[in-house]
Amino acid sequence: MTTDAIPTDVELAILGVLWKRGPSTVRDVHEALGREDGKSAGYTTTLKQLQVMSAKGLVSRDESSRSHVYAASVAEGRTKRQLVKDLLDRVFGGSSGALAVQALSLKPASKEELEDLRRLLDADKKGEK
Amino acid sequence: MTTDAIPTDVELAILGVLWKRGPSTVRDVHEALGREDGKSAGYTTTLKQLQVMSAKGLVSRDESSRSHVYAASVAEGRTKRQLVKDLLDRVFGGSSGALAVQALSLKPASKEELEDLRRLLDADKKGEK
DNA sequence: ACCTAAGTACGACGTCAGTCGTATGTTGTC
DNA sequence: GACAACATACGACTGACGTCGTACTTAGGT
Repeated sequence: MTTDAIPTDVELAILGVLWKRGPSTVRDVHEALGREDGKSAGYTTTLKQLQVMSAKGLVSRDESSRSHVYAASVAEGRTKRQLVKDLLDRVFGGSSGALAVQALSLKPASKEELEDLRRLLDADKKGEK
Repeated sequence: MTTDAIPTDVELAILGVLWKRGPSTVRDVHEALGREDGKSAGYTTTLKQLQVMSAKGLVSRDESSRSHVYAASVAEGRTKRQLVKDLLDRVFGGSSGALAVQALSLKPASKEELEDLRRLLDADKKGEK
């Protein structure tokens, strides 16, 4: 394999639901999408999507009960890292600082996040060229 | 208009060239793409792309000389901000801190960037809920 | 004057993401 | 046991993106 394909928009939305809820039925996913999205597609669309994702290996499915249960089979961290790296390279020429500044100035972070950030910065305080 | 469409991958690459080089001919853009991309498409593809982007209003073109000169007509900052916001909302549930951490842990920032970051963090040091 | 190199214009195509309709099977409930 | 409600399967369609081929036009050099 090369670098793992980047999930499409809808796939990502579905993975998001799966990461949050854990293993879920098609109906669960479909309704979750509708809830946080406002307007989602029809039920069979979600179903088809899950089927395709299953074929791609993005999710696994348990067919033991009538309503199949799908679970994300790609790790949340790994996927998000991939997404960030992609944006980083394509748009910011690899400058993570520029991206971080953009993000933070777009919307302030929470207290805890600020803590993490600070820790991270201090850790990096040893020699950068 | 609603929120301005997000440029596609190739469009973004071309905008990147235009932002870096300033107003450029099709050939300039095409070769710049080939240089930093390794393998780009044919010349007419770049041309067509520019034409489409011109129709969309993403770039403007000066036809006064035989080789038309294209210039980005969307601001770099605005566009990048849009891209970051998109990722932020779609993937990180709006948590800018999480995105920033991801970016920074993916690849350390430069000294100057670290400075900026620190400044930004200090500025935010007043009241967060 | 000519021919070649370089430019623009633009129709056509392949691919893929996302959507839906419809066929078909299963469950349980009265 | 029949019917309504709910499940899966899957073919088919639309639109967008990226790609290219080809036709046409315009310099420029020798």
